[in-house]
Amino acid sequence: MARKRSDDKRGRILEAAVKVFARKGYFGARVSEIARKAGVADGTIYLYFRNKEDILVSLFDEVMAEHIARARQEVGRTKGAAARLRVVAEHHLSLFSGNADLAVVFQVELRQSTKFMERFTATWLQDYFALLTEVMAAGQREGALRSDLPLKLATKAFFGVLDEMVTSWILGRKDYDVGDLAAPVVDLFLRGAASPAKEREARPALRAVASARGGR
Amino acid sequence: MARKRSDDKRGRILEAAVKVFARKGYFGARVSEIARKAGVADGTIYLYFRNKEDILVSLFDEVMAEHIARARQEVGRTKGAAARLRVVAEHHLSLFSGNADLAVVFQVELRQSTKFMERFTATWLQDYFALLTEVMAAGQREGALRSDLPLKLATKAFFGVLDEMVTSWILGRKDYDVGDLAAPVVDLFLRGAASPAKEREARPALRAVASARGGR
Amino acid sequence: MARKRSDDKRGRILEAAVKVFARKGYFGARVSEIARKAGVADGTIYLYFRNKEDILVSLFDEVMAEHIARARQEVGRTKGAAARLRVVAEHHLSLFSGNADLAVVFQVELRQSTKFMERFTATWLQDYFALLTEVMAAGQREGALRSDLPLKLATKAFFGVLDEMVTSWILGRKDYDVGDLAAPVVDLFLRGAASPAKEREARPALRAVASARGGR
Amino acid sequence: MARKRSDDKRGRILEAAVKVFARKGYFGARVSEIARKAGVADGTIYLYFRNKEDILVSLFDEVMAEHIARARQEVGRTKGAAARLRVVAEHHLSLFSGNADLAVVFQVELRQSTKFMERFTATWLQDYFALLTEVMAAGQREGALRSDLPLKLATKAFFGVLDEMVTSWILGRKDYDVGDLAAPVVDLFLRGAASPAKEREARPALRAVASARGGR
DNA sequence: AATGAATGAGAGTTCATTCAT
DNA sequence: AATGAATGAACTCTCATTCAT
Repeated sequence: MARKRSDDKRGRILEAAVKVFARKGYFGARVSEIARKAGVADGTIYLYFRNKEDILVSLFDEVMAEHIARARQEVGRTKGAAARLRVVAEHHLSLFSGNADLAVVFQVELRQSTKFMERFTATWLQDYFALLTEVMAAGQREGALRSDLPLKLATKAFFGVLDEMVTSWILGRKDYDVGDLAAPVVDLFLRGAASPAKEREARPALRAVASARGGR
Repeated sequence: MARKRSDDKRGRILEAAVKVFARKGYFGARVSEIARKAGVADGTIYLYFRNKEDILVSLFDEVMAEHIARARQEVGRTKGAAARLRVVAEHHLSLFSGNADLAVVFQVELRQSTKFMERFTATWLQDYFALLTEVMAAGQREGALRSDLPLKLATKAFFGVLDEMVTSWILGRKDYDVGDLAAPVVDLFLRGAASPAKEREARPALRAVASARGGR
Repeated sequence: MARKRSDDKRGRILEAAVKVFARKGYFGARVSEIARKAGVADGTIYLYFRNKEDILVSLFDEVMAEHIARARQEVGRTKGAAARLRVVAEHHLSLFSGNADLAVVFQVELRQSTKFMERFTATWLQDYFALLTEVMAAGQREGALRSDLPLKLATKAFFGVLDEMVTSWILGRKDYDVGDLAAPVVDLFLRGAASPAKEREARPALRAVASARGGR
Repeated sequence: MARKRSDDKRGRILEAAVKVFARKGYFGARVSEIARKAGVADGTIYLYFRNKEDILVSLFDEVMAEHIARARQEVGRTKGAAARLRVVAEHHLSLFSGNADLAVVFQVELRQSTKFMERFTATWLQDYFALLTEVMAAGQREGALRSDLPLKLATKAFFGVLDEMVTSWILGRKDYDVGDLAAPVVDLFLRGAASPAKEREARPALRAVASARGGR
């Protein structure tokens, strides 16, 4: 809210950065190119951002803050685990479905280094996982989800599926709308791939995997 | 014959590179540091690799060639969709479970750029997806998997889950064995998260998502 | 306007380059040494020149452009082939007589490679030869020069003599002024070395050498 | 004569070097390329030459030793200044006329640096100049050459003309034989460019240029 | 607040030369 | 004598960042 003088130079820089990062990659992106695309002088970038990395990090923080807040809000207004998971999936996928450049930045460029990954994990991914875990735990309490569902594992799995859908989309021809995958993804997650037939080959009892409690 | 004195310099360089890439990141890694760690002169690197990027790409190609071949082989010896998916999951996870540095390189460094990602997709990921799709299609034919299972989507989902397990593991405290997650992951994938109870809230029919036919 | 602070950085870089190229040779010259001598940072060089080669080429282009223009101008103000040739010779020799470093660069460094030589030939040498040929053709028309003088050959010869005077001077002790050679050189070129005596040994008729029409 | 074991590796290396130096330039030439073209191992080069520079210098020394010896010999068998100058010119030009690669090496590559130039001046050029000066001094004594001919200047001039003919030829289309220029060059040198007419514009007395005694 | 000329550290890669075989 | 794998010094150029204006 601070520097909102003239015509939102900060916003223009972020927009330009998304484009340049998406096309050239973070390391390949030149600060001067971002400046040119944003219509400002090189030095001006440094009035709004500490350094090149701060542009990427800020971009991510701002998009995520809003995204999570909105997802959480709508989840709050929704009843039932299945519906709630659908809400999350729809939010997740639609965040990128209209903006391939942003998707590239989030799926590829932001994962440049363990440093970024760890920061990303420590900030919003943790929140995001907490939201998913809450939804699932509630689902268990209300009987919609299996009581023996390993929550941590299921949370990561759910995220992993959505993440792969986005990555797969940006690396492919993008001739479909990722947003449309929300329903089938949730359906698969809930019902599983196995045929519901009575007799199937030995279905091993779910070994409680206390191990997957691991961080991230 | 050729490289007489060399006691597998090439292998030593690759090993050193895994370590350095894992610790410093691809861009942060210095060729001279790899050379030092491998116990060779800087110039020697260039007798075995075209350039820095070629080290990363070769590393990936060689590990993957062997990995896929072995997975495919054991899948061939195994019967039943569930068992086969477990084989794939075990291979995938155990590839990294003993080698966190390799995991970092594959999960993080190799995804530096869309350029790498696209290469990776075009080469082995395509093969890997094909293997998974075959296994699932066979599973449908034998009645083990739902006949309305969207194969492309399920393939990506299965991969996405495994991929996230590895990423999550390397970014966390690594105080468990990722390899142990194979069984629970496959179980979740097959049975789904939903409670098998008769009455659950509206389970929407799986909308055939012809859209997810997209590339990658 | 533009480069505000610059007190002719470009000029200072060129001056420094002449010194460094003359002392170390083009390949032996270090860009950082030129920068140091010019009192600028290494990177600054690249604000004014595309690369190291561009420094050499620019140097040559700028000196030559002015040199040829001035020679052509004074030739235009002078009457008579002999006087005009003297003007050219004086210009040529005096260009270097006060500046041994520049002479070294032009006589030695600029001839590093056929690439430079060809460029040099294609640009100003062609102009220079044209000027000389014009002067001589006019000399023939006015009767001052032999009508059977092979113009192309004579042009090259005249240039060759001047060029050798400069080269010889820079490689020697430089204890005389090359500029003073203009008059005797032109005199030799005009009168020839042979004794004007009636009886000399067989003077073979000048075989028209259509062959020397060759390029350059 | 020393190492003449197997099949004249030394000669093959020199031949290969002429080609590579001519095509790539001295600095651009790779020792390994010379080795490859000569059909020997890289290391073998160093059994015959101290280093890369020594290849160039040896090449030049050997060609020159023979060239000068032969020119001097034939000059000894020839009578009259004009004929002798023609002998020298013919030798000079025919040395290169059949071998454009050698010409490039001698006219361009050997002039890489003042270091080479000075060595070249100190060794054979001095000899060559001495031969020319002797021929001209004898010509003066026998009355064929003007008694007021400045010998040093005339020597350099004669060399300069020949040198330019060769350079001009290699940089041009080479669609004529440089060797054919010997006669017209000598003719021009002897008779001069001026019309022999009685009345010409002021012919300034030749100012004795004691100064041009300078080295080289 | 904005500019953009100037900075200068930094690293991938080449290649002449060596020397164990 | 011959080899060629190994060496490692050396250098141009880029580009994030600064700061005088």
